[in-house]
Amino acid sequence: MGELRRTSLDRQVELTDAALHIIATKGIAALSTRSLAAQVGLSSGAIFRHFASLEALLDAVVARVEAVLASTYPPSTLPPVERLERFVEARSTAVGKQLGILRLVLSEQFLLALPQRGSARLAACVQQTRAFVLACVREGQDAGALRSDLPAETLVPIVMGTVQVLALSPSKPRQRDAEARAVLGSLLALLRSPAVAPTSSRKSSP
Amino acid sequence: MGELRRTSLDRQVELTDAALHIIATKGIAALSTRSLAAQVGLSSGAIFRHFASLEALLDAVVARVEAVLASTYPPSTLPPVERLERFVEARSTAVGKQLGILRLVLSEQFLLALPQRGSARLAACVQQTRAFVLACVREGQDAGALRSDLPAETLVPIVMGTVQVLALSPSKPRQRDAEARAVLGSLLALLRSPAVAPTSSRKSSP
DNA sequence: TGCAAGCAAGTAAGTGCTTACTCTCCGGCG
DNA sequence: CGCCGGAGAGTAAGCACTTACTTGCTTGCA
Repeated sequence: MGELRRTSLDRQVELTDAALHIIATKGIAALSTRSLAAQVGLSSGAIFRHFASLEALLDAVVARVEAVLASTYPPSTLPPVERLERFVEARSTAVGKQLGILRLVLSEQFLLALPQRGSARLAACVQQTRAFVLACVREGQDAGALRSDLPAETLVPIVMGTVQVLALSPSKPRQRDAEARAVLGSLLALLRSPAVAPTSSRKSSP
Repeated sequence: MGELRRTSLDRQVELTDAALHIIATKGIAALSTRSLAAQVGLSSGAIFRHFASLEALLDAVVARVEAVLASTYPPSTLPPVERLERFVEARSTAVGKQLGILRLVLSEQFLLALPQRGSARLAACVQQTRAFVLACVREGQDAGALRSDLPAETLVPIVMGTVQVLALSPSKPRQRDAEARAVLGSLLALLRSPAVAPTSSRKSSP
């Protein structure tokens, strides 16, 4: 075996990656010091040279997830509808492809298995996402790009749910991307202001 | 070892209920023979008088969940849109209230922690749900009640996602019901044919 | 009275984590 | 240059504990 010695920092990255992989493929219940050690080709004791505890390792996993999620927010300079579009696409395809994380992160089971502050941090991510979507929808409505006869707060769960389903989709990346784009197209078509104004409309901007 | 010993049916029901409760409130990682025994006031050994193994107990839990899910399908005699409405409401509120199951059942972590045939059975439930929603949407479109300028297959994930988000909502039952109804209203409003026909339409039925 | 239903105590295997030790690299110094 | 000593990444073994499950023995009820 290539028993290269590595620096602690390298190993920390390697270990969080491996932990994420185990969690994604076998569930968090399958993550143990021994299974993790086997995955990276170390003895279980060596793990504690690089992390003070399994809990500390899970903290690192959470941090990694936070970073991935944060990277899916498009620049806030984009017009709201396009911002929303880019966001949904990024979350549902890029993230799902890059790492198979989201499906697990969003699950309650994962939160319950995490140390408290870890789950709090992830809950904050979800909250942030909700706020982002809400802002996009509100701006889109005010700009007249999205239909404004329905309250924005009720549209947010529809958008979030669609993202979740797309991210959770078990199909292969190729196919998923195509499906995701089609669904995203329909979602935006639903939300857009109809060409001909419906029976009631809050206000109209040029 | 022998198959199931002759066991008390009452205890089996009691045990699956308790297991479901633990899973729903504390996560599947918190389900152990000890915690389960404590919940029903038995010794941990007594559990095995009624179930051959924890796996067998989980099978029973899956069966219960299947039954609950099956009970949320409204009668197929209803017109498609109302059928869809009733279904979404049942799945996202009634079920969520009756038992706090859905949130966990739908999670990947739960599936991963399950014996293979259990997860296959739940996957089948999801598949059935998808087919149901697709049928409702298709019929609704053909009847002219739902907008037909968007392919039905792309609308299904949007409906399913919305149901998931509503079922997963952590808010208290009272508040959740109100929120769910509002979101459901918006969802149907989005899907309905606009009063004035949009630019393109697939076909029109009387 | 027979026996299902229960308990207390036990099993092997698995958990996170620690200990005692080895090996390898690398920088300072004669 | 050579070589020596310390730092730190690695190991095997084992701790105290929990896991699912088993085993003898005892009850309470039909």
